Amino acid sequence: MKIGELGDRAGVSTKTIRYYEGLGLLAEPARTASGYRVYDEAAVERLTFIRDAQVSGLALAEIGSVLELKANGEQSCTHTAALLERHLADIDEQIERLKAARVSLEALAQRAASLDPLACNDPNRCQVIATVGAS
Amino acid sequence: MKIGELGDRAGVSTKTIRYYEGLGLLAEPARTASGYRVYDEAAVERLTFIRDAQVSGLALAEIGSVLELKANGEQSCTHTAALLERHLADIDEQIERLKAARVSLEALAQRAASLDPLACNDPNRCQVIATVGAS
DNA sequence: GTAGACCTTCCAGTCGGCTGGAAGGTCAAG
DNA sequence: CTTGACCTTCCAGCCGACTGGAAGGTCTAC
Repeated sequence: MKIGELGDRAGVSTKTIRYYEGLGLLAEPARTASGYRVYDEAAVERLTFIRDAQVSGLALAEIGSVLELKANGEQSCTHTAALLERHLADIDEQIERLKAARVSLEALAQRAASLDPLACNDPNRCQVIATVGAS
Repeated sequence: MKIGELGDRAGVSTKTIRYYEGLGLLAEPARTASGYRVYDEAAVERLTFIRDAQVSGLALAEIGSVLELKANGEQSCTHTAALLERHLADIDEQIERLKAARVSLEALAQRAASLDPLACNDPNRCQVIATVGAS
């Protein structure tokens, strides 16, 4: 299949496929006599794997290292597992940070909601952000 | 105070302060005869508010719109509250997405951990990523 | 034979939030 | 009087993951 069909089947643009190829995530495919890229089913799977891994929050570079380890064959599982573990920890940290952000944002929002709307009439201050300087 | 002291007190670089000024988050400050920026206490508060809002996950552009509403004075609380509500929803969505990512990543990680390390000896495949095409 | 859909390469731009560095002016201390 | 810390402006670059567009080649259908 050609690049357009591969893109349709994996749900990415042709631009993205060439971009991945440039990054080394996809091997250089065979070409027709006229230079068109030609892919097989394995390319769909590989591209789908990349998308799946990406949805899991792995960066393209990380996905690349997983794929490279696979290509090299040595200690793949161990290294892959370590990478995934580390990334799991990252995600947990991100979730914690978002939860903390949520708390402080909610405090701001509640301050906003609990105010008497009429108190907003003063054109020179909004009490939600009353702590902000006048500059 | 001059820009360096403001930066120290608010915990940001002088570069960042000028950048914020360029974005319109900070008003153009007074200047000394020689052109140095001169700030008052209000600038520290405003800058601190910006950092706080940023920590809550608001983008600089959003913070700018909150500050602008304040400057305009009209319906500030309502709009501010709406912005914050919307952002709260965004954060919840992000948390949900991260949790989903965590689940799929954990599935990958468990697959990795539960494998017999000896099974990794085959130089041509790592079962963690066994679904990946051979290209 | 021509329209239009597809493909090629390459370079540049986007987003957000800065940061680096050049080239120069100012100010206080020793 | 000089050193060094501070300040000024402006322009360029970074990260990641694309995306847009120019300029051209190819293939298929009518």
